[in-house]
Amino acid sequence: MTGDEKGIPSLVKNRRLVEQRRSQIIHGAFNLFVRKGFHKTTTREIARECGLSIGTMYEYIQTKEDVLYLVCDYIHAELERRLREALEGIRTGKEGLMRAVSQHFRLMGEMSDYVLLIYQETKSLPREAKKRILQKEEEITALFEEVLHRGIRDGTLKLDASSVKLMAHNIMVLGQMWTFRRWALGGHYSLEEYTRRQTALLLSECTQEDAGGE
Amino acid sequence: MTGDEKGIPSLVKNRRLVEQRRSQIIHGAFNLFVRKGFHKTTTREIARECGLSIGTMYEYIQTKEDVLYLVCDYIHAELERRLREALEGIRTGKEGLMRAVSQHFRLMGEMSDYVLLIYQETKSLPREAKKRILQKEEEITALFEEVLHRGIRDGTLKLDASSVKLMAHNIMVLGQMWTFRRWALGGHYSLEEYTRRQTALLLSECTQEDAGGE
Amino acid sequence: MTGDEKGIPSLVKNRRLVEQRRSQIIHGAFNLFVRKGFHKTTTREIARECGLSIGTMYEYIQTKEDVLYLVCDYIHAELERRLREALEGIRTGKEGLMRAVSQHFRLMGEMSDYVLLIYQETKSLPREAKKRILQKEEEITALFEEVLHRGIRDGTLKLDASSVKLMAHNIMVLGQMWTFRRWALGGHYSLEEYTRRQTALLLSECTQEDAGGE
Amino acid sequence: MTGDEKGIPSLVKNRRLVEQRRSQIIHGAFNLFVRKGFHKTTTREIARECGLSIGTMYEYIQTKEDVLYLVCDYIHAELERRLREALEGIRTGKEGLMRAVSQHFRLMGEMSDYVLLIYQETKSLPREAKKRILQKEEEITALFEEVLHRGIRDGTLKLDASSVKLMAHNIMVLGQMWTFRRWALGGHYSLEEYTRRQTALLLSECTQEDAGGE
DNA sequence: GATGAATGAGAATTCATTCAT
DNA sequence: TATGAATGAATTCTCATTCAT
Repeated sequence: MTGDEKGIPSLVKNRRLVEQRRSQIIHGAFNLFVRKGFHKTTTREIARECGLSIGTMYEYIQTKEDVLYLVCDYIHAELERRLREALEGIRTGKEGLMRAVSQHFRLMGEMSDYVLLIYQETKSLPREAKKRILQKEEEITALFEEVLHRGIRDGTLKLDASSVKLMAHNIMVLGQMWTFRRWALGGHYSLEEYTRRQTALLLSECTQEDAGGE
Repeated sequence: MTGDEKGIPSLVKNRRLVEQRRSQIIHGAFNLFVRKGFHKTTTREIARECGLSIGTMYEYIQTKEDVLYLVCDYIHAELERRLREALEGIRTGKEGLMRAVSQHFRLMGEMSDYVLLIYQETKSLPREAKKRILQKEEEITALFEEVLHRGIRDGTLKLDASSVKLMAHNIMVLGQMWTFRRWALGGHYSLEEYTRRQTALLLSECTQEDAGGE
Repeated sequence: MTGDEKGIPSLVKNRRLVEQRRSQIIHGAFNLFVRKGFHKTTTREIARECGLSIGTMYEYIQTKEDVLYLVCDYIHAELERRLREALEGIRTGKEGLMRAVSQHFRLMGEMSDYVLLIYQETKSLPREAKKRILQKEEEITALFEEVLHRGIRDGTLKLDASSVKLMAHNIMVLGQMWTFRRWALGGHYSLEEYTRRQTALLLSECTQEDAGGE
Repeated sequence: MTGDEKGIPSLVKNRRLVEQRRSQIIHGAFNLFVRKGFHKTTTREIARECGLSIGTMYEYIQTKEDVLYLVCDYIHAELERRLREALEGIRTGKEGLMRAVSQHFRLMGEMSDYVLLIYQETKSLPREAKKRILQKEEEITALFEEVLHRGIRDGTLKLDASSVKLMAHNIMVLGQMWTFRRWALGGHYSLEEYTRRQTALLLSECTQEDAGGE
């Protein structure tokens, strides 16, 4: 075992190659997992889908769970990257919050299937990998916490400090909710409408004098 | 095939027996699914856990997925039953809402593992069964819709009709959120505190003049 | 897991059946192991050879190594049984020694392949199983020790007590030697001649006044 | 394919290099085979252990079995070389026998693991290679035969000619016995004591008037 | 109705060997 | 010569389901 990108050991040394092949694996597995779920997808299917022989694929991972981890990690990285993008150059906490929430809901609409995947399959990861994924989720949530704190500091948001963490999680969940309740909500609200309403709800909570206080 | 309780055919005619055995199966499978997940639980384990022989168990179900369905259905039925209990004898919509939300959060705390199970394993159900489970979820959500409508009608709640469905789903999800974010929230808020804060948030949304309007 | 005959757990309860099926497995594996060695024999071949489906075979064992253990154990049990037979009704230590040695060499001739199997494949057993096999080997060797001690006590054999264990092992090995040196010895000595000469050597060592002394 | 040292073809021409690399391979494989056995050692492990890339290693061998052969051959060559050393400058057959036996037992003590390796893994060699190894074994045995014959001729040993071959094999086996019965003997006799006793036994057989006769 | 032995398709993973660079 | 990425046949073991008793 030589390489060890992202905590997943690889038999192949060449870093470039590892990255490239893993990208193939991630994108191949991606679709399959979304379509059939992790358990009903076989390693051979993944290999075929990503254009590698089964043997070659196993040069870049150790177990099928590794693939799941790579996929989940990729989704999270993508979400985080794009969320951070939205936060570049903000001037006030409130502006940041609005941009972040807006982007978050957009991402949940775009990456609906992938987020759902994380919800449903994370539990299949080995303990350590699961921990890392949950930590990543917390890091993303922390982006909202930061922006909320900033708004409190610069006076553009009214929120008790003790509510910040909960509010951040609420933002995360009310966004993700679209991915796992689309079957029910989709018939009644468009994504745009859904976003507008939920955003209003969330913002009103962060701008009221007494919001979330004890 | 003779019996057909709850859409799951059974080889056994005696209704009483079917119900009793299925109850055994549900409770045995329950714990196993929570502990190990659906896929990692074997039918043999289920049979052993519920004190039936594998052959006998298969007299009362047709496939392993049937067991999952029975379990999910049982959880839902339990949730619905206890939520309805809380709504008995209410006088106003607002009172109903408060009681229902309170009970909902209590249930999410008590049945945390089971709700999580539904979130994670529903996708493993065959199409038809999945539909039925989602429908049940919608029925439960509808309890909140009803109470919200009642409150609007009797003037105890201020909410735009177009927001009712969304609000009902929000209540559901902010309650369930405890089950799948406990790993992050548990360290910062007790279930009581969590309930109080989220309830406040939800109620404030249903009592403001302009809440959720277009 | 229910049955646990001989330390190898079985999924099948019926003891009779377990014994019968395992006998099938032993005899099927036997020939294959002798012909091709343990590693080059596949589990499917074993199953086919013993007339069971692969699934059924695995109801009676847990791993391929279990089969090896069962085979080795069976060979040893057979060897011990037949060696004990030869010792029934002996009157003196010397008589016992002569009968035992004679029988031992006969057995090595008859069961040549099986003894060789134990020599070559024991190392493939998991630690615990290996220990049990070596212990059995020591028990068999102890049969010779006993008879030597008896001869010393009744005066029919002359041997220092400190030499008994070594002599017993020598008897074992000079017998087994036929199984793993037949390729060289076979061309020059018949089994009968081999037996006669080695027996003479061994007996002379146990009947000389000064034999093996310090 | 160009080189063909020791019957194992190599893609590399340079003899020096072939010898050097093969020496690396032998010593790397050596330890691994002893520790884990031939089958459980992978070619990758061998390559890593001997500091060659897998590709390079395969320039000097053709199959994994070749490595086993090289190792076995090396052990045998070493054994033979050191046994011949002990025989240099002997004056009588008896002196030769005593020196050879002494050296043989010393070697069995020192190279215990390697001898055991030959015992256990030779069967995994392809037919031809196995033959060559057995032939080598016979050649080493022949060293004892020669010395025995010499002793008969010069009158220092008393032994029937028909017993010479058997006696030579007995010497070999009673020495090797230490390698495969150490688990049982080691607790009761030190190597020195073992050697002394077995040597006494063997010598007594070669110096008695009637030893091994018909 | 109850039992549990039988089944075999299917799954993940390994590893000796090759060959383009 | 040296390298190491690629290959895929082969292997062990599992497990949902059936069916004779």
